[in-house]
Amino acid sequence: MSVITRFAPSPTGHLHIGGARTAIFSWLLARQSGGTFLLRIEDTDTVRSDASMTEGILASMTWLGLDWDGEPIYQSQRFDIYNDYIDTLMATGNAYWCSCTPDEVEAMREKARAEGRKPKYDGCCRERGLGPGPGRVVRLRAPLAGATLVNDFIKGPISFENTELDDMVLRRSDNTPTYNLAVVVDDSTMGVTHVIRGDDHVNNTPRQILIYNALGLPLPAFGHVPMILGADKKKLSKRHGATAVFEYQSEGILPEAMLNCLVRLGWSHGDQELFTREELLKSFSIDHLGISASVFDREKLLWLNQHYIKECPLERLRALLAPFLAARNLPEASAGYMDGFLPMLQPRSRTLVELAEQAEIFLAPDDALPMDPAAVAKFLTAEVKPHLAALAEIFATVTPFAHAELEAAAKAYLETNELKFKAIAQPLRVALTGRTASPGLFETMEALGKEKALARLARV
RNA sequence: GUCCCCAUCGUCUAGCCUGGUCCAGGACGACGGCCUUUCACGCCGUUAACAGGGGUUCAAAUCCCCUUGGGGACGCCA
Repeated sequence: MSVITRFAPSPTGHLHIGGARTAIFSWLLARQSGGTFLLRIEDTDTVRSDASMTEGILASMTWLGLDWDGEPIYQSQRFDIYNDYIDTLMATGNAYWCSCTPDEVEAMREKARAEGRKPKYDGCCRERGLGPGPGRVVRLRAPLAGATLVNDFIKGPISFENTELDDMVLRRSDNTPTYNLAVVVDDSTMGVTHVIRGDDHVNNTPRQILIYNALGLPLPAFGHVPMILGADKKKLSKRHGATAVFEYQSEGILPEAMLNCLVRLGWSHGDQELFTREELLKSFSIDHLGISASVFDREKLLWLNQHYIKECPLERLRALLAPFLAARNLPEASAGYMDGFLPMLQPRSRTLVELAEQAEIFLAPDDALPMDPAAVAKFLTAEVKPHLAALAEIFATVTPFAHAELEAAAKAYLETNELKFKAIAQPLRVALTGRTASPGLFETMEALGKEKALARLARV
């Protein structure tokens, strides 16, 4: 039987790294076996749902390279289907109308809590034989005894006493279906074989199984992946810094780094740390999914990102970098010029933001190159300036204007003047780049080209 | 409060199912060194963990129980 998985985000927020990870696992499970990966937008809450969030979620999925089959399915367009199922449940005696108000139900919960029991609806309308009416909801007639077993393919078997579960609402008083009902109907009609979702849904699973049973529908396989926590081991939230995928994108993280980082959170393949998309599709197995929560480590993501930046082909890197250069108001340059300095910056950048920041050395107009005042004061001293001027004259005659030749010329000058390289290295660097840290001096000069390099030396 | 889940270096994890090969391996980080014109890269090394207590067993990180700690869920949200 072919595998069918789905990712079912609710458009009430951005795609978080936790959601992204479950999406990755679902995607891998489907794609590695030639199965189907579906996308469903859970927007039954018409008030909290926001279409622009859906767009953002789809954009983040696409950025990560998680392609889905067919068009996204919107629950908001399937209310008729859900209502048919609710009617069936009603007709078969598996559901009933309830006239209790939210306040009344809340009072029941309070009472139960006060008595040390699990807060839940007490089933008072179960046998009243009520019909439809304003303010009334439809509830599931859940079993009062026995247990419901969740055979989780990640966490193992989990058993719930049915007395812990209550008669959940299936249709709200405004006639819209609730989450649990919609999920069951959708997963069933979409033919989903493997439901992979966050740990926070384990408690919903027995409830959904009850609905499957009442409807006489076969169960899919359920697998719940552990949560991702912040550095303080608390549920990931805003105060932990970036939690949304798009934030990492704008920080200059490469999608392959994000994917690699997320997939290794809670899943492993021996000691392997780096995975190409192809390797993931080949190696991924639910057998090696972890069962305990993990803390998201920004440093490891940065390390991975640097790795992928180093490996990135120049043509793609130029494309990735373009928006970050634009954000710094740096002028565009030819591919040939860019390719002259990009390789030197790759091992020095953990993000595209850092890469753009360093590219300023090469892209800023010579008369607008930012000069670090402290560096200027420290290194461009009166004693050293004559030497820089003399070197500039020598460099002007060097052919070709390449790092080996430039270095040889500089060394010769130093020797005749009995100077140490250290004496002019930093001054030269500051004059050329405005900073104290940069790629190799002569490589930088070569990349800048004769005209720009000499123009910069002439400024000091 | 009630229910459910989890527990190996600071972090991600291997090992656990099928006890001995583990005085616990890898990676990130940190620290130190090499390289070196700066900053990086790279290379080498160091640091650091089986939560605690009981069992079972010749033998337990691995199996069982308890405790503690952590997380999640208890909505006419998803």
